[in-house]
Amino acid sequence: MHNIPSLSLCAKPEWVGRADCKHCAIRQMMLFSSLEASDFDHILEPIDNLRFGPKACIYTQGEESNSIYSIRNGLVKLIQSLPDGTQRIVRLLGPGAVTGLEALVGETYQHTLLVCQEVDICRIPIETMKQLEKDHPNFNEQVMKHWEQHLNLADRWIIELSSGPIRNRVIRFLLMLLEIKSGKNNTIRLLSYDDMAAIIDTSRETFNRVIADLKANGVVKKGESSKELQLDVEGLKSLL
Amino acid sequence: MHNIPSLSLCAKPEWVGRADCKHCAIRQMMLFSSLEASDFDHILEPIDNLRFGPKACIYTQGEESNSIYSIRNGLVKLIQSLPDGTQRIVRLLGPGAVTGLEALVGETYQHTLLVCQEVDICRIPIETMKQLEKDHPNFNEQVMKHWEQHLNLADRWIIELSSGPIRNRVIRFLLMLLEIKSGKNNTIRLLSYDDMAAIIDTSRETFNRVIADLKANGVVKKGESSKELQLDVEGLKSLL
DNA sequence: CGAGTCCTTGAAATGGATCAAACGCTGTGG
DNA sequence: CCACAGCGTTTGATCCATTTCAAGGACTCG
Repeated sequence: MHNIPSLSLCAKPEWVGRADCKHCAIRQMMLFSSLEASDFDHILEPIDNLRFGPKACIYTQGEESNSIYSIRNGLVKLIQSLPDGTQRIVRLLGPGAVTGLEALVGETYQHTLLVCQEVDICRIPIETMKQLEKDHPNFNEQVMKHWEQHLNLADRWIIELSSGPIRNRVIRFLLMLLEIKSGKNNTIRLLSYDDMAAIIDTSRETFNRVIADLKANGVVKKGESSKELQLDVEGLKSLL
Repeated sequence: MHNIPSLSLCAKPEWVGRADCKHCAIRQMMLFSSLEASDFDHILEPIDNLRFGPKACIYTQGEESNSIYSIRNGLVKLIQSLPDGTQRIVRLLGPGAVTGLEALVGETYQHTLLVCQEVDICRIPIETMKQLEKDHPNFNEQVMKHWEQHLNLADRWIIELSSGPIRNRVIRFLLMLLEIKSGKNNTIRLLSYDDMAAIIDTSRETFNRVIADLKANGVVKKGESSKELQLDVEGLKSLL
């Protein structure tokens, strides 16, 4: 078992303000795409818009679940721990994703949510969710779609990032990163090597060696900021 | 990457009859626990109760999704394939589980569903589901619980069966099998070694060697039917 | 009883883990 | 602006877990 960098203390978020869902730039991908303009003022009033820096902890496994969260920007990791201390990153979520859905059916969060790259996130109290479910017949469908999306991600995590030789997992991981935050120009922003290694259940060293190998093959090149990588998507796929 | 035994042709099910949900012995764990007696006769009428033998295929990834299924008895495996042919078992479902939920939000099934051990299963058309969602305010909550259950299983699959050394995965898998079909006397019924190896992403030989080792340790003993295994639950846990 | 299928075991080859050390950033203070 | 400290990354060498290949054994079905 490999270690995930120890959980940081929950950092204080910066409070950006009440969310302005009506004018939210990414509303079509979000939870509220089906609502009418008239709903936005009153029902959505209790929604806060927050900003968290890297390593901040948004919620913790086992903690009482009062809200769900909708990511506007940035990247977060969902970590699950077993009673014996084993832990693993089970999902990586980017813009448009919703997390903490378990708040709708249970008492506590099932995961710990940590920030990878500075996030801009909206916190939606479950009361608001229940209200919307009651008043808006097809709101439920939106919620169900988010359950499905999580399940799809989990399944992909199993086949793409937890099966077969490390080399393939790394390649699939890089392509998945590109998908999550569709970087222009096929450029991705890397996480820490420890995190990336933990994601595919390998060691930092091995992960690194695979990347080095891919660079040698010419299918990835280093971007400007050294935290960035340029992918040759077709080339990568052909190595699978 | 390890091979999963090739998909069998879809075997013909035996039609047991229209489901008798009202008197179903395991209704409390099932989808319809919240319905009133009066609903059972008309709304649930189109539900068929089917029986499939080992290796039968209930539905296929990509196929049009018209129904969801509720397992009364037996054991099935959910398999997902990538375009390049890679495939992996992503879930194992037993009595009380519901599968094919994606029929409620999409056009096609996301997995292939194969029988491991003879199943008794109910097929529920999506029209029936939509009807129930419309008429019964809290039916949705039941459905959501099933989404959550799948997600929990997927997450456990990731940490428990796809992380860390093979020995640990095997131990957790054995305990999980016990959970799924709570065999009396701590006895589980084994799948084929190929399947079990595929589940934890290892080779048949390695899986076998670990089992042999656990037998030597005295924490598992062979049951009568050679397809059965008796577990010393505490002993197994202590080896993690 | 024999054929087929699945399980078991052994020996050799390999991929990945681990340990240890050097390197290269990035930010800080002089 | 430079030097240095600190942290995360890179590389090398060794060791071990797991895979792979090969062959033998056991159960099941006709």
